[in-house]
Amino acid sequence: MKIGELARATDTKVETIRYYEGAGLLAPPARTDGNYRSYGTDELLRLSFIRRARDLGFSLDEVRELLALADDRDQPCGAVDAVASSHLATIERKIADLSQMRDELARVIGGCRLGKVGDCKIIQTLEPLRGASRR
Amino acid sequence: MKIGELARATDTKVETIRYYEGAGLLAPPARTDGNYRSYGTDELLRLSFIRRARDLGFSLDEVRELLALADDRDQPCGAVDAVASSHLATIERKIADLSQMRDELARVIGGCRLGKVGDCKIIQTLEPLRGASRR
DNA sequence: GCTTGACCCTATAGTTGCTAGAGGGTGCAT
DNA sequence: ATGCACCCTCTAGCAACTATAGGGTCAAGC
Repeated sequence: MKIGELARATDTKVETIRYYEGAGLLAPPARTDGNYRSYGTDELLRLSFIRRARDLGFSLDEVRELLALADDRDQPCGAVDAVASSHLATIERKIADLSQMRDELARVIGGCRLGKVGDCKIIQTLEPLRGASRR
Repeated sequence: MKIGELARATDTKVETIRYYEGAGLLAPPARTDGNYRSYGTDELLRLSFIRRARDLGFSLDEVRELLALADDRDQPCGAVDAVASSHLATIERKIADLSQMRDELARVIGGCRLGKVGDCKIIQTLEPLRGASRR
């Protein structure tokens, strides 16, 4: 399989595959006579794994860790669970942060579509000192 | 006010303030004889605005836009509302994406803390093809 | 046999929003 | 006069790609 086919098969850009190789997530593959990268099923599986983990929000470092763990199938599974659980906690923190932003922003929007910027609640919210001292 | 005082007053790092200047969010301030940046209340207000907007998750581009709108207080307020609403939509999309990740991840965690990696549900989830073809 | 076009190669720079470092100058107190 | 905290500019680094420049390869069509 050439890199373009692998890219289509995994919904990945060609440049990203080469980037993963440079980043040590994919081993340098065999080359054809014309110096083209040549991939087989193993690489397809490995890249699918990487993409799925990335879709779930794992960082490349975490993916590297998961790949190392997945490669050693006799290891106890607790280490994998630890990576995933810590990532889950990170995601939950992000959701909480964004929810707070959303609530603050929603509170401010929609009150002054017809007024002028000078009376705009959004702007006033962003200007705590000036907003508090005026009027 | 010297840059360090402004930094403490706005809970911003000195380097970040200089970065905002380079990025066009803060105008180049007056200088002292010794070539130190010298700030007044206007800059303090402007930087507070920027920090607050950043806290609410606005990008630097969006902050630039909001600053331009805030500077022209006779403009109708709809443009401000548009920036904020579109940002709110972005945040809500992110929350939805992260919630889906969280659900998928939570579904997979916790089932195999005692087993081996070869039987690990997390790893199997990440390896869709191999996971589906085994057993 | 030769050209066209799609594909591949390497190497480098750009993106966002900072942060950190090198290598120096300023200003005040002791 | 010397130590120290602070300031200056310039450059490089982070994540995780993406894009560009400037080439080489390969199969098909004329």
